Amino acid sequence: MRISSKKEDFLQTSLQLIHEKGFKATTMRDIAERMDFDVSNSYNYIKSKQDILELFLFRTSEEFHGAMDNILASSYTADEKLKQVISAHIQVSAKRPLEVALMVNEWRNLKDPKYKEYVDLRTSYEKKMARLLREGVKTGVFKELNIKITSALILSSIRWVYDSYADASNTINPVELERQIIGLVFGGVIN
Amino acid sequence: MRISSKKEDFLQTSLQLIHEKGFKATTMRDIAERMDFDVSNSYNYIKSKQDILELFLFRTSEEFHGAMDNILASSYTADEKLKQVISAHIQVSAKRPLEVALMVNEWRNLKDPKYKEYVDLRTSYEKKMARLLREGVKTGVFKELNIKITSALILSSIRWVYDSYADASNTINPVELERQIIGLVFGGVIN
DNA sequence: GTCTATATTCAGATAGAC
DNA sequence: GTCTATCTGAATATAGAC
Repeated sequence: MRISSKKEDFLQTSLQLIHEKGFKATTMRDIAERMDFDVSNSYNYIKSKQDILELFLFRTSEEFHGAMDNILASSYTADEKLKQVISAHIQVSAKRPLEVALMVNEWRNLKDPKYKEYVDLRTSYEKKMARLLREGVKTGVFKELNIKITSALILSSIRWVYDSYADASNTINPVELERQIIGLVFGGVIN
Repeated sequence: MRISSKKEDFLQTSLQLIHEKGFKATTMRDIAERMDFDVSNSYNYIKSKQDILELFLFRTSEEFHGAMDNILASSYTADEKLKQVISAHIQVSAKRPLEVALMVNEWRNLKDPKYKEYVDLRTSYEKKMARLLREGVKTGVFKELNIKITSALILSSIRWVYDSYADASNTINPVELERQIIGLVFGGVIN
């Protein structure tokens, strides 16, 4: 177990506060107050408020892309790949719910050129999902899906998962959650 | 066709700008500039910036609840009800994409007591969906679903739809969109 | 690393004349 | 309904002493 530095404390405190109040509504003073020091000290750890957002967003985005790339490059069939992508998403959301919340809710607050960079990363992720779905339709494991709609729907249908882990009150078993979500995405609700 | 009043112009302009930049990032000066008059004139139409948000959020929420209540009170079977709820959601999203975008992205910016009021409305909507699902499980048209997870997943899986109509560039046929979404929610992706 | 002090900018909102 | 002018408060960020 690594002893957390004060910079890491500062970043985690920022992350928690931004989750509670939103990025724009969270002031540097709010963060400093919770750190029990004056605003000016915050700038010992970061160069600007934007830094906080960029750090978490790009780091977590990389985590999603890394998992997706490994899965796509594997020899699994398309349906198995989809299972793995969903599983990976749930795992990241359970492990870093606040970071994922930031990705879902605060990416609009990035400023160019980081904004454009981030949107490109997201578009790229959607394209990878679309490729996976096309592969499955081609090999016949998936139905004749509308790729764009299905891709949007699947990604949206797992986007809320972080919320089950962002507050201490919520404690869904991630294994059961995965089983349920995969059951629904693969087979739907009808008996 | 009703001739739009200047107040309606003002509100629509506000809605469009908030969609583009986000609520907090949109200033009263921004809105006034697009209306081609001075900031102070804005207060001829509203009493505060919060008013704009409250107006659209509660009005559109009511539209969703109205549709949901009528469907629940009907004699349709649970699977037919679910179809209708999804259909209604798509119709509202296609007709008022900017209002729905506001509901998805900006509700956190409400202030108490409106904030709490709005969260209660959303919770109530989720409970209605849960009731619908329980009914379908009981009558056997749906599988033995985990109600909480399924409810969250279905609502999330249609939440992105407004995005297909918020920009002029995007023009998905809502009938086809509905067919695809219902196909996925009911039967999943597997062939 | 911590503080005090402050520069700078900008936001929401109001008063009052035309 | 429109403007000019202004109040009031607050935000990000920096300078410089200890």
